[in-house]
Amino acid sequence: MKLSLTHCRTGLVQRGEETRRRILDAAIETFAEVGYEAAHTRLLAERAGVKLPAIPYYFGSKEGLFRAVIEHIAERVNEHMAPAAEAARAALAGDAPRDVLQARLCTLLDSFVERMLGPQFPASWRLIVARAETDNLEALDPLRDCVVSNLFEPCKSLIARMLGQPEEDEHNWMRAIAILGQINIFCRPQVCRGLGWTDYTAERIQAVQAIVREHVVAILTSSRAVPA
Amino acid sequence: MKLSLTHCRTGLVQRGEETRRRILDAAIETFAEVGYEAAHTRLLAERAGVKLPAIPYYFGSKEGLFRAVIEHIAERVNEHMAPAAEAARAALAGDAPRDVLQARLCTLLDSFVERMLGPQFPASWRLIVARAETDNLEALDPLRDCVVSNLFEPCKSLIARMLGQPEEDEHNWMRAIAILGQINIFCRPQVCRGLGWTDYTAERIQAVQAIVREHVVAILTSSRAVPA
DNA sequence: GTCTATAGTCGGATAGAC
DNA sequence: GTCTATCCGACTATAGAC
Repeated sequence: MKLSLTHCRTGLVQRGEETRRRILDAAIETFAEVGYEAAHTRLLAERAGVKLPAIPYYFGSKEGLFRAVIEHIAERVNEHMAPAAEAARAALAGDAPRDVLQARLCTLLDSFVERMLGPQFPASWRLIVARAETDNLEALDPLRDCVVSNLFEPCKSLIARMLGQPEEDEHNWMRAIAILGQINIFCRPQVCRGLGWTDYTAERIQAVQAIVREHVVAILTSSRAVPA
Repeated sequence: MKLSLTHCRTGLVQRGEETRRRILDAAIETFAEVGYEAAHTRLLAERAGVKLPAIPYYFGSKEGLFRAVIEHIAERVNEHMAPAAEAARAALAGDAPRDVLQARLCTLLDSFVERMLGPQFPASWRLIVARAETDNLEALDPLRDCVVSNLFEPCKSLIARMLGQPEEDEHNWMRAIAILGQINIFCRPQVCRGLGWTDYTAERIQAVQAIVREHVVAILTSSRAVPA
């Protein structure tokens, strides 16, 4: 009797988890497509194939659902970027030579391109990341924090070290931002569509990686020769 | 009698124009700050210091007001970018030598930085341009078109010519996009704030221009040596 | 040209049955 | 855990006085 009760409970919990997941998936698509404000709870429920009250039930509120979406994406970004970021930090701590620093930077940028444009990162996730740059909902903080700590910070430090300039120099920050901007712009759906593509294929991702790497090497080689 | 009637009408018309303008200005600020969906007509009216029905009266609808905002900004971008874009086209048509092409490209990019980050282009305008990259309202088309024709197209052509590659080559498009991405990213308020700045001063704008120019020269010099 | 007042619609959240 | 039915507030737009 007790066993069957437990079993029954487990069944319900599993069903609940699956429902929760369905809502989350549909919410990612919808928030990406139309933005936070226009993603009405009725629409979210309909797309998830659940009734409206399931949203407050599982996520407390519409905002709670959005927070869950952001945290989900931020976790995936974190997982994927952590190795390259850690390798960069290790090289910096270990006073690695210039060519190693450059290799770490290229790996970091390659990882980011792969993460953002690759097949494991659906176009809808990219759109949410892109929207996070203009919308100022505090629910977006986890996503921004994870990009800063796993991409911008190590990138900035590597560049400063390679050019022999103080890490907190404004020019160095700006240089790092400009370099990352080259990747960032490919995350915009308008750009992808403007190129006449429906999505990024493996060849196109490799092409973006190659171009960015080529540019970074050119920039750092030339800037080394003429320190500001 | 007739004269005073005319005078009266003119006075009303002028007042109407001023009211229209006040709504437009407030709408730019508000759409920038909270986005299209969250910019409710009540809020727009309050910020403009007018009563709510003035919006449908002057602009037909909320969407009409948004269209007017976009067209206003697109016109200012057009005006500012046109000379540099025209100079670029002239150089391309006249089979100008490489150093002239490079100078035209640098001018084009400098103009865009000046336009987007300079004091004549308020931070709120930047935000609207940034939102135009993720939101897909057809009202945004004029703005996107003007950036493509006055910036992306000439930029793409100049780079192709300088690197001696076919203009419609995908790699060339991607290279142009990457280069423009370096500027684009500075339009994001998160980036400006992340640098600890409240706004772009003249020195900072010059610094961005200098970094972008330096990068572009490095990229085009290095890529010329190793054509793909 | 501008106002007050209100219509008509739709938003998010909840109560309570099952 | 999930449903139906409903509340209440906020939205855009309009009607009609001045």
